[in-house]
Amino acid sequence: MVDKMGILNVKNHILVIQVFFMRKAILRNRQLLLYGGSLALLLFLLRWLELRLIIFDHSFEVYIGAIALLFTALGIWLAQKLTRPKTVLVEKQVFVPEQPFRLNEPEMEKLGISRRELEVLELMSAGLSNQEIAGKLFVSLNTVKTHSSRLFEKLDAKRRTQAIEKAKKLRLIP
Amino acid sequence: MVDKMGILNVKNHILVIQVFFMRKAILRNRQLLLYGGSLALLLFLLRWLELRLIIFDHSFEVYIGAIALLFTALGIWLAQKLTRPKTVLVEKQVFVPEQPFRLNEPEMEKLGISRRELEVLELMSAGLSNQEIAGKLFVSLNTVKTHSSRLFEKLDAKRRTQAIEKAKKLRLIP
DNA sequence: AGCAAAATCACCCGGAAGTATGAATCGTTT
DNA sequence: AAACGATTCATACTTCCGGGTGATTTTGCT
Repeated sequence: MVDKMGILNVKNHILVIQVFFMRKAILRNRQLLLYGGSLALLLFLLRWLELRLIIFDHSFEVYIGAIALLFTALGIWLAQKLTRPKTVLVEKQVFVPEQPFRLNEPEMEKLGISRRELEVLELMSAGLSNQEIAGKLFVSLNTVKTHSSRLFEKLDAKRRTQAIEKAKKLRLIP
Repeated sequence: MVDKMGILNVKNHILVIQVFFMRKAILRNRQLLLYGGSLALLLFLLRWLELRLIIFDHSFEVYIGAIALLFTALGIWLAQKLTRPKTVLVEKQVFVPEQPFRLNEPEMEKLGISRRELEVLELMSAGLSNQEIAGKLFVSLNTVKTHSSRLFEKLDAKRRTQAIEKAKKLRLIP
Protein backbone atom coordinates (compact mmCIF):
# COMPACT_ATOMS: atom_id res chain seq x y z
CA MET A 1 0.00 0.00 0.00
CA VAL A 2 2.68 2.43 1.02
CA ASP A 3 4.73 1.28 -1.96
CA LYS A 4 1.89 1.87 -4.33
CA MET A 5 1.37 5.36 -2.93
CA GLY A 6 5.05 6.03 -3.49
CA ILE A 7 4.81 5.01 -7.09
CA LEU A 8 1.74 7.11 -7.49
CA ASN A 9 3.54 10.05 -6.00
CA VAL A 10 6.37 9.68 -8.43
CA LYS A 11 3.90 9.49 -11.26
CA ASN A 12 2.09 12.52 -9.96
CA HIS A 13 5.35 14.29 -9.75
CA ILE A 14 6.04 13.62 -13.39
CA LEU A 15 2.55 14.78 -14.20
CA VAL A 16 3.15 17.95 -12.23
CA ILE A 17 6.36 18.60 -14.13
CA GLN A 18 4.61 18.13 -17.43
CA VAL A 19 1.75 20.39 -16.53
CA PHE A 20 4.13 22.98 -15.17
CA PHE A 21 6.12 22.84 -18.38
CA MET A 22 3.02 23.37 -20.40
CA ARG A 23 1.69 26.15 -18.22
CA LYS A 24 4.91 28.03 -18.46
CA ALA A 25 4.91 27.68 -22.20
CA ILE A 26 1.36 28.62 -22.90
CA LEU A 27 0.65 30.94 -19.99
CA ARG A 28 -2.25 33.05 -21.23
CA ASN A 29 -3.35 30.37 -23.67
CA ARG A 30 -6.86 29.40 -22.81
CA GLN A 31 -6.49 25.91 -24.30
CA LEU A 32 -4.96 24.72 -21.05
CA LEU A 33 -7.95 22.53 -20.29
CA LEU A 34 -7.62 20.78 -23.60
CA TYR A 35 -3.99 19.99 -22.95
CA GLY A 36 -4.71 18.70 -19.47
CA GLY A 37 -7.47 16.53 -20.80
CA SER A 38 -5.40 15.00 -23.53
CA LEU A 39 -2.56 14.29 -21.13
CA ALA A 40 -4.91 12.52 -18.75
CA LEU A 41 -6.21 10.46 -21.65
CA LEU A 42 -2.70 9.52 -22.57
CA LEU A 43 -1.98 8.32 -19.07
CA PHE A 44 -5.11 6.22 -19.12
CA LEU A 45 -4.04 4.70 -22.38
CA LEU A 46 -0.65 4.08 -20.87
CA ARG A 47 -2.11 2.26 -17.89
CA TRP A 48 -4.33 0.22 -20.22
CA LEU A 49 -1.40 -0.75 -22.38
CA GLU A 50 0.51 -1.68 -19.25
CA LEU A 51 -2.16 -4.03 -18.04
CA ARG A 52 -2.76 -5.51 -21.44
CA LEU A 53 0.84 -6.08 -22.32
CA ILE A 54 1.79 -7.53 -18.99
CA ILE A 55 -0.55 -10.37 -19.87
CA PHE A 56 1.36 -10.81 -23.07
CA ASP A 57 4.34 -10.98 -20.82
CA HIS A 58 7.59 -10.18 -22.53
CA SER A 59 6.39 -7.51 -24.93
CA PHE A 60 8.18 -5.08 -22.70
CA GLU A 61 10.26 -3.58 -25.45
CA VAL A 62 7.23 -3.09 -27.66
CA TYR A 63 5.62 -1.27 -24.82
CA ILE A 64 8.61 1.00 -24.40
CA GLY A 65 8.75 1.64 -28.12
CA ALA A 66 5.08 2.57 -28.23
CA ILE A 67 5.53 4.94 -25.31
CA ALA A 68 8.52 6.50 -27.00
CA LEU A 69 6.65 7.00 -30.25
CA LEU A 70 3.63 8.37 -28.48
CA PHE A 71 5.56 10.88 -26.48
CA THR A 72 7.72 11.88 -29.37
CA ALA A 73 4.54 12.71 -31.21
CA LEU A 74 3.27 14.54 -28.16
CA GLY A 75 6.47 16.56 -28.02
CA ILE A 76 6.24 17.50 -31.66
CA TRP A 77 2.63 18.46 -31.27
CA LEU A 78 3.41 20.50 -28.18
CA ALA A 79 6.25 22.31 -29.89
CA GLN A 80 4.10 23.05 -32.91
CA LYS A 81 1.36 24.45 -30.75
CA LEU A 82 3.44 26.40 -28.32
CA THR A 83 6.33 27.87 -30.21
CA ARG A 84 5.79 31.43 -31.26
CA PRO A 85 6.41 31.76 -34.99
CA LYS A 86 9.99 32.43 -35.92
CA THR A 87 9.73 35.81 -37.53
CA VAL A 88 11.56 36.52 -40.71
CA LEU A 89 12.05 40.07 -41.85
CA VAL A 90 11.39 40.48 -45.55
CA GLU A 91 12.13 43.82 -47.10
CA LYS A 92 9.42 44.69 -49.54
CA GLN A 93 9.68 47.53 -51.99
CA VAL A 94 6.96 50.01 -51.28
CA PHE A 95 6.12 53.12 -53.24
CA VAL A 96 6.57 56.09 -50.99
CA PRO A 97 4.39 58.96 -52.10
CA GLU A 98 6.81 61.83 -51.99
CA GLN A 99 6.54 63.86 -48.87
CA PRO A 100 4.32 66.92 -49.11
CA PHE A 101 7.17 69.47 -48.86
CA ARG A 102 8.17 70.92 -45.55
CA LEU A 103 9.30 74.55 -45.52
CA ASN A 104 12.84 75.11 -44.35
CA GLU A 105 12.01 77.67 -41.66
CA PRO A 106 15.50 77.96 -40.16
CA GLU A 107 16.82 79.08 -43.53
CA MET A 108 13.98 81.58 -43.82
CA GLU A 109 14.93 83.06 -40.47
CA LYS A 110 18.59 83.09 -41.34
CA LEU A 111 18.05 84.93 -44.61
CA GLY A 112 15.43 87.22 -43.12
CA ILE A 113 12.87 86.51 -45.81
CA SER A 114 9.41 87.79 -44.89
CA ARG A 115 6.09 86.06 -45.48
CA ARG A 116 5.10 88.41 -48.28
CA GLU A 117 8.41 87.98 -49.99
CA LEU A 118 7.93 84.23 -49.89
CA GLU A 119 4.54 84.59 -51.54
CA VAL A 120 6.10 86.58 -54.33
CA LEU A 121 8.84 83.99 -54.65
CA GLU A 122 6.33 81.18 -54.97
CA LEU A 123 4.37 82.93 -57.69
CA MET A 124 7.59 83.81 -59.44
CA SER A 125 8.62 80.17 -59.49
CA ALA A 126 5.20 79.30 -60.88
CA GLY A 127 6.19 81.32 -63.94
CA LEU A 128 4.11 84.45 -63.36
CA SER A 129 5.24 87.91 -64.46
CA ASN A 130 5.54 90.73 -61.96
CA GLN A 131 2.33 92.21 -63.32
CA GLU A 132 0.46 88.94 -62.82
CA ILE A 133 1.84 88.57 -59.33
CA ALA A 134 0.69 92.08 -58.52
CA GLY A 135 -2.78 91.14 -59.73
CA LYS A 136 -2.87 87.95 -57.66
CA LEU A 137 -1.72 89.68 -54.49
CA PHE A 138 -3.85 92.80 -55.04
CA VAL A 139 -0.87 95.11 -54.84
CA SER A 140 0.77 97.46 -57.32
CA LEU A 141 3.46 96.41 -59.74
CA ASN A 142 5.94 98.57 -57.87
CA THR A 143 5.31 96.69 -54.66
CA VAL A 144 6.06 93.41 -56.33
CA LYS A 145 9.23 94.92 -57.70
CA THR A 146 10.47 96.02 -54.31
CA HIS A 147 9.66 92.61 -52.86
CA SER A 148 11.49 90.82 -55.60
CA SER A 149 14.43 93.20 -55.34
CA ARG A 150 14.78 92.48 -51.62
CA LEU A 151 14.41 88.80 -52.42
CA PHE A 152 17.29 88.89 -54.89
CA GLU A 153 19.43 90.70 -52.35
CA LYS A 154 18.73 88.14 -49.64
CA LEU A 155 19.18 85.19 -51.93
CA ASP A 156 22.20 86.74 -53.59
CA ALA A 157 20.68 86.30 -57.03
CA LYS A 158 20.86 88.52 -60.07
CA ARG A 159 17.84 87.17 -61.90
CA ARG A 160 14.51 85.69 -60.92
CA THR A 161 15.43 82.38 -62.49
CA GLN A 162 18.53 82.24 -60.33
CA ALA A 163 16.51 83.15 -57.26
CA ILE A 164 14.10 80.31 -58.00
CA GLU A 165 16.95 77.86 -58.46
CA LYS A 166 18.58 78.85 -55.18
CA ALA A 167 15.29 78.86 -53.29
CA LYS A 168 14.54 75.35 -54.50
CA LYS A 169 17.90 74.14 -53.32
CA LEU A 170 17.28 75.73 -49.93
CA ARG A 171 13.84 74.09 -49.81
CA LEU A 172 12.04 77.40 -49.49
CA ILE A 173 9.71 76.43 -52.33
CA PRO A 174 8.64 72.97 -53.61
CA MET B 1 16.17 -17.65 -29.37
CA VAL B 2 13.35 -17.29 -31.85
CA ASP B 3 11.41 -15.33 -29.29
CA LYS B 4 14.28 -12.95 -28.75
CA MET B 5 14.61 -12.47 -32.47
CA GLY B 6 10.93 -11.64 -32.61
CA ILE B 7 11.31 -9.00 -29.97
CA LEU B 8 14.28 -7.61 -31.80
CA ASN B 9 12.28 -7.49 -34.99
CA VAL B 10 9.53 -5.53 -33.30
CA LYS B 11 12.09 -3.14 -31.90
CA ASN B 12 13.65 -2.78 -35.29
CA HIS B 13 10.28 -2.11 -36.72
CA ILE B 14 9.75 0.74 -34.30
CA LEU B 15 13.18 2.07 -35.14
CA VAL B 16 12.35 1.93 -38.81
CA ILE B 17 9.16 3.84 -38.21
CA GLN B 18 11.04 6.51 -36.31
CA VAL B 19 13.69 6.84 -38.95
CA PHE B 20 11.08 6.94 -41.66
CA PHE B 21 9.23 9.62 -39.78
CA MET B 22 12.34 11.71 -39.50
CA ARG B 23 13.39 11.16 -43.09
CA LYS B 24 10.07 12.29 -44.35
CA ALA B 25 10.31 15.38 -42.23
CA ILE B 26 13.78 16.46 -43.04
CA LEU B 27 14.18 15.01 -46.52
CA ARG B 28 16.98 17.09 -48.05
CA ASN B 29 18.41 18.00 -44.68
CA ARG B 30 21.97 16.76 -44.47
CA GLN B 31 21.87 16.41 -40.70
CA LEU B 32 20.29 12.99 -41.09
CA LEU B 33 23.36 11.25 -39.76
CA LEU B 34 23.27 13.31 -36.60
CA TYR B 35 19.67 12.41 -35.98
CA GLY B 36 20.32 8.74 -36.57
CA GLY B 37 23.24 8.85 -34.20
CA SER B 38 21.33 10.52 -31.43
CA LEU B 39 18.46 8.08 -31.79
CA ALA B 40 20.84 5.15 -31.53
CA LEU B 41 22.35 6.72 -28.43
CA LEU B 42 18.91 7.08 -26.93
CA LEU B 43 18.14 3.44 -27.52
CA PHE B 44 21.39 2.46 -25.85
CA LEU B 45 20.48 4.61 -22.88
CA LEU B 46 17.10 2.98 -22.87
CA ARG B 47 18.57 -0.51 -22.76
CA TRP B 48 20.93 0.53 -19.99
CA LEU B 49 18.09 1.98 -17.95
CA GLU B 50 16.13 -1.18 -18.56
CA LEU B 51 18.87 -3.41 -17.18
CA ARG B 52 19.56 -1.11 -14.27
CA LEU B 53 15.96 -0.57 -13.22
CA ILE B 54 15.00 -4.18 -13.53
CA ILE B 55 17.31 -4.78 -10.60
CA PHE B 56 15.43 -2.16 -8.62
CA ASP B 57 12.39 -4.15 -9.52
CA HIS B 58 9.18 -2.21 -9.17
CA SER B 59 10.37 1.20 -10.31
CA PHE B 60 8.51 0.39 -13.50
CA GLU B 61 6.37 3.50 -13.46
CA VAL B 62 9.33 5.74 -12.85
CA TYR B 63 10.98 4.15 -15.84
CA ILE B 64 7.95 4.79 -18.01
CA GLY B 65 7.74 8.38 -16.81
CA ALA B 66 11.39 8.98 -17.62
CA ILE B 67 10.95 7.51 -21.07
CA ALA B 68 7.90 9.67 -21.62
CA LEU B 69 9.71 12.82 -20.53
CA LEU B 70 12.74 11.95 -22.60
CA PHE B 71 10.79 11.37 -25.77
CA THR B 72 8.60 14.35 -25.22
CA ALA B 73 11.76 16.40 -25.08
CA LEU B 74 13.01 14.63 -28.19
CA GLY B 75 9.78 15.45 -29.96
CA ILE B 76 9.97 19.10 -29.02
CA TRP B 77 13.57 19.26 -30.12
CA LEU B 78 12.73 17.56 -33.39
CA ALA B 79 9.86 19.94 -34.06
CA GLN B 80 12.04 22.92 -33.29
CA LYS B 81 14.69 21.69 -35.66
CA LEU B 82 12.49 20.61 -38.47
CA THR B 83 9.71 23.12 -38.73
CA ARG B 84 10.36 25.71 -41.35
CA PRO B 85 9.92 29.14 -39.85
CA LYS B 86 6.47 30.61 -40.19
CA THR B 87 7.18 33.65 -42.27
CA VAL B 88 5.74 36.97 -41.22
CA LEU B 89 5.77 39.86 -43.65
CA VAL B 90 6.80 43.08 -41.97
CA GLU B 91 6.84 46.22 -44.03
CA LYS B 92 9.90 48.21 -43.19
CA GLN B 93 10.50 51.74 -44.34
CA VAL B 94 13.61 51.91 -46.43
CA PHE B 95 15.29 54.99 -47.79
CA VAL B 96 15.17 54.97 -51.54
CA PRO B 97 17.94 57.08 -53.03
CA GLU B 98 16.12 59.20 -55.55
CA GLN B 99 16.54 58.10 -59.11
CA PRO B 100 19.13 60.06 -61.09
CA PHE B 101 16.63 61.69 -63.51
CA ARG B 102 15.63 60.06 -66.73
CA LEU B 103 14.84 62.32 -69.68
CA ASN B 104 11.30 62.06 -70.95
CA GLU B 105 12.20 61.41 -74.59
CA PRO B 106 8.69 60.72 -75.88
CA GLU B 107 7.61 64.18 -74.75
CA MET B 108 10.67 65.66 -76.43
CA GLU B 109 9.65 64.00 -79.69
CA LYS B 110 6.07 65.04 -79.31
CA LEU B 111 6.92 68.70 -78.76
CA GLY B 112 9.65 68.66 -81.37
CA ILE B 113 12.26 70.15 -79.11
CA SER B 114 15.75 69.91 -80.59
CA ARG B 115 18.98 69.01 -78.80
CA ARG B 116 20.29 72.54 -78.86
CA GLU B 117 17.06 73.94 -77.55
CA LEU B 118 17.22 71.51 -74.65
CA GLU B 119 20.72 72.73 -73.81
CA VAL B 120 19.48 76.29 -73.72
CA LEU B 121 16.56 75.22 -71.57
CA GLU B 122 18.83 73.52 -69.06
CA LEU B 123 21.08 76.55 -68.72
CA MET B 124 18.05 78.78 -68.43
CA SER B 125 16.71 76.70 -65.58
CA ALA B 126 20.11 76.96 -63.91
CA GLY B 127 19.46 80.68 -63.67
CA LEU B 128 21.76 81.92 -66.43
CA SER B 129 21.03 85.00 -68.54
CA ASN B 130 20.81 84.79 -72.29
CA GLN B 131 24.22 86.45 -72.53
CA GLU B 132 25.77 83.88 -70.21
CA ILE B 133 24.15 81.03 -72.11
CA ALA B 134 25.55 82.44 -75.34
CA GLY B 135 28.99 82.47 -73.74
CA LYS B 136 28.70 78.90 -72.49
CA LEU B 137 27.52 77.55 -75.83
CA PHE B 138 29.92 79.70 -77.92
CA VAL B 139 27.14 81.23 -79.94
CA SER B 140 25.81 84.75 -80.32
CA LEU B 141 23.19 86.31 -78.10
CA ASN B 142 20.79 86.38 -81.03
CA THR B 143 21.09 82.65 -81.47
CA VAL B 144 20.16 82.05 -77.88
CA LYS B 145 17.21 84.35 -78.33
CA THR B 146 15.89 82.48 -81.32
CA HIS B 147 16.34 79.15 -79.51
CA SER B 148 14.50 80.40 -76.47
CA SER B 149 11.75 81.90 -78.59
CA ARG B 150 11.18 78.56 -80.33
CA LEU B 151 11.29 76.88 -76.94
CA PHE B 152 8.54 79.16 -75.60
CA GLU B 153 6.45 78.44 -78.63
CA LYS B 154 6.80 74.69 -78.27
CA LEU B 155 6.23 74.74 -74.56
CA ASP B 156 3.41 77.25 -74.89
CA ALA B 157 5.09 79.57 -72.41
CA LYS B 158 5.27 83.34 -72.35
CA ARG B 159 8.27 83.72 -70.06
CA ARG B 160 11.40 81.73 -69.34
CA THR B 161 10.25 81.06 -65.80
CA GLN B 162 7.06 79.54 -67.12
CA ALA B 163 8.99 77.48 -69.62
CA ILE B 164 11.18 76.14 -66.84
CA GLU B 165 8.15 75.27 -64.73
CA LYS B 166 6.46 73.42 -67.55
CA ALA B 167 9.63 71.62 -68.59
CA LYS B 168 10.13 70.39 -65.05
CA LYS B 169 6.63 69.03 -64.93
CA LEU B 170 7.20 67.25 -68.23
CA ARG B 171 10.49 65.84 -66.88
CA LEU B 172 12.53 67.42 -69.64
CA ILE B 173 14.91 68.84 -67.04
CA PRO B 174 15.75 67.69 -63.49
C1' DA C 1 2.45 105.19 -26.77
C1' DG C 2 6.36 104.47 -29.42
C1' DC C 3 9.63 102.03 -32.03
C1' DA C 4 11.18 98.72 -35.59
C1' DA C 5 10.18 95.81 -39.12
C1' DA C 6 7.28 94.85 -42.74
C1' DA C 7 4.46 96.16 -46.41
C1' DT C 8 3.01 99.37 -49.61
C1' DC C 9 3.62 102.58 -53.55
C1' DA C 10 5.96 105.89 -56.87
C1' DC C 11 9.28 107.41 -60.45
C1' DC C 12 13.18 106.87 -63.38
C1' DC C 13 16.50 104.48 -66.03
C1' DG C 14 19.31 100.96 -68.12
C1' DG C 15 19.53 96.65 -69.60
C1' DA C 16 17.71 92.05 -70.27
C1' DA C 17 14.16 89.43 -72.25
C1' DG C 18 11.12 88.44 -75.82
C1' DT C 19 8.94 89.23 -80.83
C1' DA C 20 9.14 89.57 -85.70
C1' DT C 21 11.39 88.90 -89.86
C1' DG C 22 14.87 87.46 -92.81
C1' DA C 23 18.70 84.79 -94.12
C1' DA C 24 22.99 81.76 -94.43
C1' DT C 25 24.99 77.22 -93.39
C1' DC C 26 25.07 72.33 -92.64
C1' DG C 27 23.65 67.46 -92.43
C1' DT C 28 20.12 64.13 -93.48
C1' DT C 29 16.63 62.32 -96.15
C1' DT C 30 14.20 61.53 -100.32
C1' DA D 1 19.85 67.40 -106.64
C1' DA D 2 16.16 69.03 -104.01
C1' DA D 3 13.85 69.38 -99.81
C1' DC D 4 13.81 69.62 -95.08
C1' DG D 5 14.91 70.62 -90.38
C1' DA D 6 18.31 72.21 -87.24
C1' DT D 7 21.53 75.65 -86.22
C1' DT D 8 23.36 79.91 -86.69
C1' DC D 9 23.29 84.98 -86.96
C1' DA D 10 21.40 89.75 -87.73
C1' DT D 11 18.41 93.95 -87.16
C1' DA D 12 14.74 96.43 -85.25
C1' DC D 13 11.38 96.94 -82.02
C1' DT D 14 8.53 96.23 -77.71
C1' DT D 15 7.99 94.75 -73.23
C1' DC D 16 9.53 93.39 -68.91
C1' DC D 17 12.85 93.11 -65.27
C1' DG D 18 15.79 94.86 -61.83
C1' DG D 19 18.39 98.77 -59.47
C1' DG D 20 18.26 102.94 -57.04
C1' DT D 21 15.99 106.18 -54.19
C1' DG D 22 12.53 107.86 -51.40
C1' DA D 23 8.20 107.91 -49.02
C1' DT D 24 3.89 106.40 -46.52
C1' DT D 25 1.18 103.13 -44.09
C1' DT D 26 0.46 99.03 -41.41
C1' DT D 27 1.60 95.84 -38.00
C1' DG D 28 3.83 93.59 -34.13
C1' DC D 29 6.12 94.14 -30.01
C1' DT D 30 7.63 96.36 -25.79
